[in-house]
Amino acid sequence: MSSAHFADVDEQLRIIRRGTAEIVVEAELRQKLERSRTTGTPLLVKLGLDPTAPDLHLGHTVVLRKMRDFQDLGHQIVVIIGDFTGLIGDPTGRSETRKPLTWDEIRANAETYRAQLGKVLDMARVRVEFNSTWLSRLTFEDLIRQTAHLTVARILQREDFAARYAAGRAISLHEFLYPIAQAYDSVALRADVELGGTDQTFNLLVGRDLQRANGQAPQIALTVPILEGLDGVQKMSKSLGNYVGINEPPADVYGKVMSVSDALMWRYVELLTRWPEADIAALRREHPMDAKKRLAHAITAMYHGESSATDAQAHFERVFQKREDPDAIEEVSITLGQVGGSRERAQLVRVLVATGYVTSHGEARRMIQQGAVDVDGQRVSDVNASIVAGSHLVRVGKRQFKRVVLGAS
RNA sequence: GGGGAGGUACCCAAGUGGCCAAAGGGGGCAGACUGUAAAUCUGCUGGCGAACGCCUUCGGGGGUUCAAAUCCUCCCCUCCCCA
Repeated sequence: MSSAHFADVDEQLRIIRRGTAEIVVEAELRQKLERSRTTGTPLLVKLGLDPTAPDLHLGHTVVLRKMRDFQDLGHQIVVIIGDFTGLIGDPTGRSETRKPLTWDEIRANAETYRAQLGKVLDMARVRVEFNSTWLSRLTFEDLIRQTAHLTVARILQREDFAARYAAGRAISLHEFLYPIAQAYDSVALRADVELGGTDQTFNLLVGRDLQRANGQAPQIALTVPILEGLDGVQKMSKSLGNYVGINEPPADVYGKVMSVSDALMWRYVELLTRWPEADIAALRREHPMDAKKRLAHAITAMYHGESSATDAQAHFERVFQKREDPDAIEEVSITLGQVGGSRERAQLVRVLVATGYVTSHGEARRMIQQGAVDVDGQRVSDVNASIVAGSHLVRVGKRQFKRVVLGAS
């Protein structure tokens, strides 16, 4: 094996450093890289994923992009589907012990992952592992031996535990097992590097402890910043509803990025693009809205391609800036019978529910009262309004458009 | 094992027999203003109903009462102090 396989170590480090929050310990990473280069052996770089949320959003892509960097540098990346640790769920204070997923569910989720990860990673060169493979085989004795390597004081250093402990809130004992299980993954794999968001720092460090205790060289803990969600405050997450899913329709991806605050936009530029500094500096001199359009376009293009991004932008400009009707609208057919209408007309309120705009009649009524509902370009103010059979363009709020076809039977 | 404090709507939190679908805040949604930005202002925020109203909800089950988030009882769960 020749060193020609791998780039110069300084060059590798330069790429690895970009967009990372912290590298523990960088000097060790350098050593590992040097060794890898001389022996021609790729580093084993690990990332764990939660098996219950296979819908990736932009937040996940920050760390995935870093995985991709390692991949491009010629290293072996391993994605671990945490099907076993999923029993615990990374402690957040509100998590309960979760129901074990069935093997079918796990497989289905893994397939979803595979498809989505392919948007960022070169799946042909990704090793995918399920941590149940080794964790489910540990005996109680094994567990005791592993847990003996850690102290309560150490585990309570974890911010989440410390905060809850101080506040007198519950910490279930099994939650302590989560970091240990994740750390054991590193032992089982003999990981050289583990990636994660900064919220994973503790878990990654426990991996180091446990590897050392098991006679292995400790992995490098490399963290990337946590991406803020659309609200700009809390981390992007599906459960908070402040996310942009990479599988969402292009128009939604584009629109959601446009709705982000000006301050947050630069954060996205920093974490989601690999634009050269000079370009970013130039962008800062543009009108924020134009800069944001470029960002929205770029992000949309990453997951849906150039032409979809361009279409999404055109759609955005047409619908939201010029306030014209969209040219492609989802069409929903409903029958008068479905909404309990008469022979030729039906209550608008019921139609709104039937089309899925709102979830209850009360909500539909509220929307109308607040002037949020438009039918064929006319704002509706009467809660008891009805619409005649036929095709109508119905808008609820700023962004929900549907062509409602109200049919006879 | 003993003693004490708690469990209220998406979250925090008030409410300790009727005026409670339940104060206040956060969040969310909608409207105005805009660049679908921020900030700001306004409204809404359990379900059914045009409406009077009805139904479901205050950890769970029983009970007292004309009436219970509020009282009694059993159970489940959490935190603190002591052992």
